[in-house]
Amino acid sequence: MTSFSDNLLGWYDHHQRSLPWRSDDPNPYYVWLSEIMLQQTTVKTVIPYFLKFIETWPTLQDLATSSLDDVLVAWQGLGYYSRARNLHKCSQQLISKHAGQFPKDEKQLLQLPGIGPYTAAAIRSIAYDQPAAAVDGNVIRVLARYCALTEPRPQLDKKVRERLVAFLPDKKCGDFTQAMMELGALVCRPKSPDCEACPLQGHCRSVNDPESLPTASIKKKLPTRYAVAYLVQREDGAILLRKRDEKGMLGGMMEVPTTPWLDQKPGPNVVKSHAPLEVVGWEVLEGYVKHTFSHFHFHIHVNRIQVSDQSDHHQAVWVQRENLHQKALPTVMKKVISFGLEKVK
DNA sequence: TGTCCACGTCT
DNA sequence: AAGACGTGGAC
Repeated sequence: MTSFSDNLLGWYDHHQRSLPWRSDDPNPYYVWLSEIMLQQTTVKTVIPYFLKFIETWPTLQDLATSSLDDVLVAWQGLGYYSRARNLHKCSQQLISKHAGQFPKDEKQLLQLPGIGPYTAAAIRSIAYDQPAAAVDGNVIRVLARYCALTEPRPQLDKKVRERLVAFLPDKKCGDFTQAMMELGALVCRPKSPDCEACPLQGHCRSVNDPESLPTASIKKKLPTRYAVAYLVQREDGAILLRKRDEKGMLGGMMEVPTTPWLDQKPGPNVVKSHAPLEVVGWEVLEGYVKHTFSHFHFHIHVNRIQVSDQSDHHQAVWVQRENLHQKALPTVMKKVISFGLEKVK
Protein backbone atom coordinates (compact mmCIF):
# COMPACT_ATOMS: atom_id res chain seq x y z
CA MET A 1 0.00 0.00 0.00
CA THR A 2 1.25 3.42 -0.93
CA SER A 3 1.91 5.73 1.98
CA PHE A 4 0.42 9.14 2.61
CA SER A 5 3.70 10.87 1.79
CA ASP A 6 4.27 8.84 -1.40
CA ASN A 7 0.85 9.82 -2.73
CA LEU A 8 1.36 13.42 -1.77
CA LEU A 9 4.89 13.65 -3.16
CA GLY A 10 3.87 11.97 -6.39
CA TRP A 11 1.13 14.53 -6.89
CA TYR A 12 3.46 17.41 -6.00
CA ASP A 13 6.00 16.34 -8.63
CA HIS A 14 3.45 16.98 -11.37
CA HIS A 15 1.29 19.75 -9.96
CA GLN A 16 3.54 22.11 -8.07
CA ARG A 17 3.56 25.71 -9.19
CA SER A 18 6.79 27.24 -10.34
CA LEU A 19 7.49 29.96 -7.78
CA PRO A 20 10.47 32.34 -7.59
CA TRP A 21 11.69 30.92 -4.27
CA ARG A 22 11.38 27.28 -5.31
CA SER A 23 14.36 25.32 -6.60
CA ASP A 24 15.89 21.87 -6.51
CA ASP A 25 18.68 23.44 -4.53
CA PRO A 26 16.89 25.83 -2.18
CA ASN A 27 18.56 29.07 -1.14
CA PRO A 28 17.94 29.40 2.64
CA TYR A 29 17.76 33.18 2.30
CA TYR A 30 14.99 32.84 -0.29
CA VAL A 31 13.18 30.25 1.81
CA TRP A 32 13.22 32.44 4.90
CA LEU A 33 12.29 35.64 3.04
CA SER A 34 9.39 33.99 1.23
CA GLU A 35 8.10 32.29 4.38
CA ILE A 36 8.07 35.55 6.33
CA MET A 37 6.23 37.25 3.47
CA LEU A 38 3.78 34.36 3.14
CA GLN A 39 2.65 34.64 6.76
CA GLN A 40 -1.04 35.62 6.51
CA THR A 41 -0.47 36.61 2.90
CA THR A 42 -1.30 34.90 -0.39
CA VAL A 43 1.24 33.70 -2.97
CA LYS A 44 -0.10 36.05 -5.63
CA THR A 45 0.41 39.08 -3.41
CA VAL A 46 3.86 37.99 -2.29
CA ILE A 47 5.49 37.29 -5.68
CA PRO A 48 6.15 40.91 -6.79
CA TYR A 49 7.40 41.86 -3.32
CA PHE A 50 9.71 38.85 -3.20
CA LEU A 51 11.15 39.66 -6.64
CA LYS A 52 11.74 43.28 -5.65
CA PHE A 53 13.48 42.23 -2.45
CA ILE A 54 15.91 39.80 -4.05
CA GLU A 55 16.65 42.28 -6.80
CA THR A 56 17.39 45.03 -4.28
CA TRP A 57 19.08 42.76 -1.74
CA PRO A 58 20.38 39.64 -3.56
CA THR A 59 21.93 38.18 -0.42
CA LEU A 60 21.33 38.09 3.30
CA GLN A 61 24.42 40.25 3.72
CA ASP A 62 22.91 42.92 1.46
CA LEU A 63 19.72 42.98 3.48
CA ALA A 64 21.59 43.15 6.77
CA THR A 65 23.53 46.22 5.67
CA SER A 66 20.44 48.06 4.38
CA SER A 67 18.51 50.61 6.41
CA LEU A 68 15.25 49.74 8.13
CA ASP A 69 13.61 52.63 6.30
CA ASP A 70 14.52 51.15 2.91
CA VAL A 71 13.13 47.79 3.98
CA LEU A 72 9.88 49.39 5.16
CA VAL A 73 9.53 51.23 1.83
CA ALA A 74 9.94 47.94 -0.04
CA TRP A 75 7.45 46.28 2.33
CA GLN A 76 4.80 49.01 2.10
CA GLY A 77 1.41 47.60 1.19
CA LEU A 78 2.24 44.07 2.34
CA GLY A 79 0.92 44.71 5.84
CA TYR A 80 1.89 43.41 9.28
CA TYR A 81 4.88 45.71 9.33
CA SER A 82 6.42 44.07 12.38
CA ARG A 83 7.39 41.34 9.93
CA ALA A 84 9.59 43.82 8.07
CA ARG A 85 11.12 45.18 11.27
CA ASN A 86 11.84 41.65 12.49
CA LEU A 87 13.15 40.61 9.08
CA HIS A 88 15.69 43.39 9.17
CA LYS A 89 16.68 42.68 12.76
CA CYS A 90 16.92 38.95 12.02
CA SER A 91 19.22 39.51 9.05
CA GLN A 92 21.58 41.50 11.27
CA GLN A 93 21.56 38.89 14.01
CA LEU A 94 22.33 36.16 11.50
CA ILE A 95 25.39 38.09 10.37
CA SER A 96 26.57 39.03 13.86
CA LYS A 97 25.80 35.82 15.74
CA HIS A 98 25.53 33.04 13.16
CA ALA A 99 28.23 33.80 10.59
CA GLY A 100 25.59 34.71 8.04
CA GLN A 101 24.05 31.23 8.04
CA PHE A 102 20.63 30.13 9.19
CA PRO A 103 20.98 27.73 12.10
CA LYS A 104 19.65 24.24 11.44
CA ASP A 105 18.63 23.72 15.02
CA GLU A 106 15.02 24.42 16.04
CA LYS A 107 15.88 26.06 19.36
CA GLN A 108 18.29 28.48 17.73
CA LEU A 109 15.87 29.30 14.90
CA LEU A 110 13.15 30.11 17.43
CA GLN A 111 15.43 32.68 19.10
CA LEU A 112 15.52 34.77 15.93
CA PRO A 113 13.06 37.67 15.63
CA GLY A 114 10.04 36.90 13.47
CA ILE A 115 10.68 33.15 13.42
CA GLY A 116 8.09 31.13 15.32
CA PRO A 117 7.21 27.43 15.32
CA TYR A 118 5.79 27.44 11.80
CA THR A 119 8.63 29.30 10.12
CA ALA A 120 11.32 27.38 12.01
CA ALA A 121 9.86 24.12 10.73
CA ALA A 122 9.47 25.50 7.22
CA ILE A 123 13.13 26.56 7.10
CA ARG A 124 14.37 23.27 8.57
CA SER A 125 12.42 21.19 6.10
CA ILE A 126 12.53 23.28 2.93
CA ALA A 127 16.05 24.69 3.23
CA TYR A 128 17.73 21.81 5.06
CA ASP A 129 15.52 18.81 4.26
CA GLN A 130 14.93 17.90 7.87
CA PRO A 131 11.71 16.11 8.92
CA ALA A 132 10.07 19.07 10.66
CA ALA A 133 6.32 19.59 11.06
CA ALA A 134 5.32 22.94 9.59
CA VAL A 135 1.72 23.56 10.57
CA ASP A 136 0.05 26.44 8.77
CA GLY A 137 -3.56 27.13 7.88
CA ASN A 138 -3.39 24.86 4.85
CA VAL A 139 -2.03 21.92 6.82
CA ILE A 140 -4.67 22.37 9.49
CA ARG A 141 -7.39 22.27 6.86
CA VAL A 142 -5.96 19.29 4.95
CA LEU A 143 -5.42 17.14 8.03
CA ALA A 144 -8.59 18.19 9.84
CA ARG A 145 -10.43 16.88 6.78
CA TYR A 146 -8.23 13.86 6.06
CA CYS A 147 -8.43 12.66 9.67
CA ALA A 148 -11.92 14.08 10.36
CA LEU A 149 -10.70 16.08 13.33
CA THR A 150 -13.71 17.94 14.66
CA GLU A 151 -12.34 19.60 17.78
CA PRO A 152 -12.27 23.40 17.87
CA ARG A 153 -9.16 25.49 18.01
CA PRO A 154 -6.79 25.65 19.65
CA GLN A 155 -7.03 21.93 20.57
CA LEU A 156 -7.13 21.11 16.88
CA ASP A 157 -3.64 22.52 16.38
CA LYS A 158 -2.08 19.96 18.70
CA LYS A 159 -3.91 17.06 17.04
CA VAL A 160 -2.88 18.20 13.58
CA ARG A 161 0.75 18.48 14.62
CA GLU A 162 0.68 14.91 16.01
CA ARG A 163 -0.82 13.55 12.82
CA LEU A 164 1.58 15.48 10.63
CA VAL A 165 4.60 14.20 12.57
CA ALA A 166 3.35 10.65 12.00
CA PHE A 167 3.12 11.28 8.24
CA LEU A 168 6.53 12.93 7.89
CA PRO A 169 8.82 11.17 5.40
CA ASP A 170 12.51 10.69 6.06
CA LYS A 171 13.56 12.15 2.73
CA LYS A 172 12.19 14.84 0.39
CA CYS A 173 11.16 16.64 3.58
CA GLY A 174 11.15 20.01 1.88
CA ASP A 175 8.92 18.78 -0.90
CA PHE A 176 6.62 17.22 1.68
CA THR A 177 6.17 20.48 3.57
CA GLN A 178 5.55 22.42 0.39
CA ALA A 179 3.28 19.70 -1.00
CA MET A 180 1.01 19.86 2.06
CA MET A 181 0.54 23.58 1.62
CA GLU A 182 0.26 23.32 -2.16
CA LEU A 183 -2.47 20.73 -1.78
CA GLY A 184 -4.30 23.01 0.62
CA ALA A 185 -3.99 25.95 -1.75
CA LEU A 186 -4.86 24.20 -5.01
CA VAL A 187 -7.03 21.18 -4.19
CA CYS A 188 -8.15 21.01 -0.56
CA ARG A 189 -9.34 24.61 -0.75
CA PRO A 190 -11.36 26.31 2.00
CA LYS A 191 -14.37 26.55 -0.33
CA SER A 192 -15.31 23.97 -2.98
CA PRO A 193 -12.40 21.55 -2.61
CA ASP A 194 -11.58 19.54 -5.73
CA CYS A 195 -11.72 16.09 -4.16
CA GLU A 196 -11.63 14.42 -7.58
CA ALA A 197 -8.14 15.77 -8.12
CA CYS A 198 -6.84 14.82 -4.68
CA PRO A 199 -3.97 12.35 -4.42
CA LEU A 200 -5.30 11.32 -1.00
CA GLN A 201 -8.77 10.38 -2.19
CA GLY A 202 -9.96 7.02 -0.97
CA HIS A 203 -8.26 7.55 2.38
CA CYS A 204 -9.83 10.86 3.37
CA ARG A 205 -12.29 10.57 6.24
CA SER A 206 -14.46 13.55 5.37
CA VAL A 207 -15.51 12.89 1.79
CA ASN A 208 -19.15 13.73 2.46
CA ASP A 209 -18.76 17.24 3.75
CA PRO A 210 -15.15 18.40 3.61
CA GLU A 211 -16.15 22.07 3.63
CA SER A 212 -17.50 21.77 7.16
CA LEU A 213 -13.95 21.22 8.46
CA PRO A 214 -12.02 22.67 10.09
CA THR A 215 -14.65 23.95 12.50
CA ALA A 216 -15.07 27.67 12.09
CA SER A 217 -13.97 29.80 15.01
CA ILE A 218 -16.16 32.49 16.47
CA LYS A 219 -15.54 35.85 14.90
CA LYS A 220 -15.85 38.97 16.98
CA LYS A 221 -17.33 42.10 15.51
CA LEU A 222 -14.71 44.70 14.82
CA PRO A 223 -15.04 48.02 16.64
CA THR A 224 -14.79 51.30 14.71
CA ARG A 225 -12.26 54.01 15.51
CA TYR A 226 -12.17 57.58 14.30
CA ALA A 227 -9.62 60.27 13.59
CA VAL A 228 -9.14 63.52 11.72
CA ALA A 229 -6.14 63.69 9.40
CA TYR A 230 -4.48 66.98 8.56
CA LEU A 231 -3.48 67.25 4.92
CA VAL A 232 -1.09 70.18 4.71
CA GLN A 233 -0.02 71.21 1.23
CA ARG A 234 2.76 73.68 0.60
CA GLU A 235 2.50 76.05 -2.37
CA ASP A 236 4.95 73.91 -4.35
CA GLY A 237 2.73 70.86 -3.79
CA ALA A 238 4.73 69.19 -1.03
CA ILE A 239 2.80 67.41 1.71
CA LEU A 240 3.56 67.31 5.41
CA LEU A 241 4.26 63.81 6.76
CA ARG A 242 5.57 62.47 10.02
CA LYS A 243 7.06 59.19 11.15
CA ARG A 244 5.26 56.87 13.52
CA ASP A 245 6.91 55.46 16.59
CA GLU A 246 8.99 52.31 15.92
CA LYS A 247 6.83 50.37 18.37
CA GLY A 248 3.27 49.28 17.90
CA MET A 249 0.88 49.61 15.02
CA LEU A 250 2.37 50.66 11.66
CA GLY A 251 5.62 51.08 13.59
CA GLY A 252 8.26 53.11 11.78
CA MET A 253 5.93 53.95 8.89
CA MET A 254 5.13 57.45 7.67
CA GLU A 255 1.73 59.05 8.15
CA VAL A 256 -0.30 62.14 7.52
CA PRO A 257 -0.56 63.92 10.89
CA THR A 258 -3.77 62.93 12.68
CA THR A 259 -5.61 63.40 15.92
CA PRO A 260 -5.36 60.46 18.28
CA TRP A 261 -7.39 57.47 17.03
CA LEU A 262 -10.48 57.38 19.22
CA ASP A 263 -13.67 55.43 19.78
CA GLN A 264 -15.69 58.47 18.74
CA LYS A 265 -15.32 61.12 16.11
CA PRO A 266 -12.99 63.72 17.66
CA GLY A 267 -14.68 66.92 18.75
CA PRO A 268 -13.62 70.48 17.81
CA ASN A 269 -11.27 70.84 20.80
CA VAL A 270 -9.36 67.66 19.97
CA VAL A 271 -9.18 68.63 16.30
CA LYS A 272 -7.86 72.08 17.18
CA SER A 273 -5.33 70.94 19.77
CA HIS A 274 -3.66 68.31 17.55
CA ALA A 275 -3.38 70.39 14.39
CA PRO A 276 0.23 70.47 13.15
CA LEU A 277 -0.08 74.18 12.31
CA GLU A 278 -1.61 76.96 14.33
CA VAL A 279 -3.34 78.63 11.47
CA VAL A 280 -6.93 79.38 10.62
CA GLY A 281 -8.58 78.45 7.39
CA TRP A 282 -8.74 74.64 7.57
CA GLU A 283 -11.03 73.20 4.94
CA VAL A 284 -13.16 70.37 6.31
CA LEU A 285 -13.55 67.90 3.45
CA GLU A 286 -16.89 66.27 2.87
CA GLY A 287 -17.06 62.52 3.43
CA TYR A 288 -14.36 60.36 4.96
CA VAL A 289 -11.89 57.58 4.23
CA LYS A 290 -12.81 54.05 5.31
CA HIS A 291 -10.19 51.44 6.05
CA THR A 292 -10.28 48.12 7.86
CA PHE A 293 -7.34 46.85 9.89
CA SER A 294 -6.99 43.38 11.34
CA HIS A 295 -8.77 44.38 14.54
CA PHE A 296 -10.85 47.53 13.87
CA HIS A 297 -12.60 49.60 11.25
CA PHE A 298 -11.24 53.07 10.81
CA HIS A 299 -13.02 56.25 9.66
CA ILE A 300 -10.75 59.16 8.84
CA HIS A 301 -12.12 62.62 8.19
CA VAL A 302 -9.71 64.91 6.38
CA ASN A 303 -9.00 68.57 7.07
CA ARG A 304 -6.97 70.32 4.40
CA ILE A 305 -4.99 73.52 4.15
CA GLN A 306 -2.64 75.30 1.74
CA VAL A 307 0.32 77.09 3.26
CA SER A 308 3.10 79.24 1.92
CA ASP A 309 5.14 78.59 5.03
CA GLN A 310 8.56 77.15 4.18
CA SER A 311 9.69 76.52 7.73
CA ASP A 312 10.38 73.14 9.26
CA HIS A 313 7.85 71.52 11.50
CA HIS A 314 8.58 69.57 14.60
CA GLN A 315 9.03 65.85 13.78
CA ALA A 316 7.54 66.30 10.33
CA VAL A 317 8.91 66.46 6.81
CA TRP A 318 7.78 67.96 3.54
CA VAL A 319 7.49 65.41 0.75
CA GLN A 320 6.86 66.23 -2.90
CA ARG A 321 4.08 64.27 -4.54
CA GLU A 322 6.45 62.59 -6.96
CA ASN A 323 8.60 61.44 -4.04
CA LEU A 324 5.80 59.89 -2.05
CA HIS A 325 6.64 56.44 -3.38
CA GLN A 326 10.02 56.66 -1.68
CA LYS A 327 8.30 56.91 1.68
CA ALA A 328 7.05 53.96 3.71
CA LEU A 329 3.33 54.69 3.56
CA PRO A 330 0.79 52.16 4.79
CA THR A 331 -2.25 51.71 2.58
CA VAL A 332 -4.51 53.65 4.92
CA MET A 333 -2.33 56.74 4.49
CA LYS A 334 -2.21 56.35 0.72
CA LYS A 335 -6.00 56.37 0.81
CA VAL A 336 -6.03 59.52 2.94
CA ILE A 337 -3.63 61.32 0.60
CA SER A 338 -5.46 60.43 -2.61
CA PHE A 339 -8.79 61.31 -1.01
CA GLY A 340 -7.43 64.65 0.16
CA LEU A 341 -5.76 65.56 -3.11
CA GLU A 342 -8.53 64.47 -5.45
CA LYS A 343 -11.33 66.08 -3.53
CA VAL A 344 -12.21 69.32 -5.32
CA LYS A 345 -13.25 72.39 -3.45
C1' DT B 1 -22.48 44.64 1.40
C1' DG B 2 -19.76 41.59 4.58
C1' DT B 3 -17.10 37.38 5.60
C1' DC B 4 -13.28 34.63 4.91
C1' DC B 5 -8.61 33.52 3.73
C1' DA B 6 -5.25 33.88 7.44
C1' DC B 7 -1.85 29.76 12.83
C1' DG B 8 1.80 33.22 12.36
C1' DT B 9 4.44 35.82 15.76
C1' DC B 10 4.86 38.63 19.57
C1' DT B 11 3.57 40.22 23.98
C1' DA C 1 -2.97 33.18 26.78
C1' DA C 2 -5.76 36.20 24.41
C1' DG C 3 -5.40 40.21 21.80
C1' DA C 4 -2.53 43.05 18.65
C1' DC C 5 -1.09 43.31 14.21
C1' DG C 6 -2.62 44.83 7.36
C1' DT C 7 -4.05 43.91 3.16
C1' DG C 8 -6.53 42.67 -0.98
C1' DG C 9 -9.06 39.48 -3.42
C1' DA C 10 -12.64 35.73 -3.75
C1' DC C 11 -17.17 34.93 -3.21
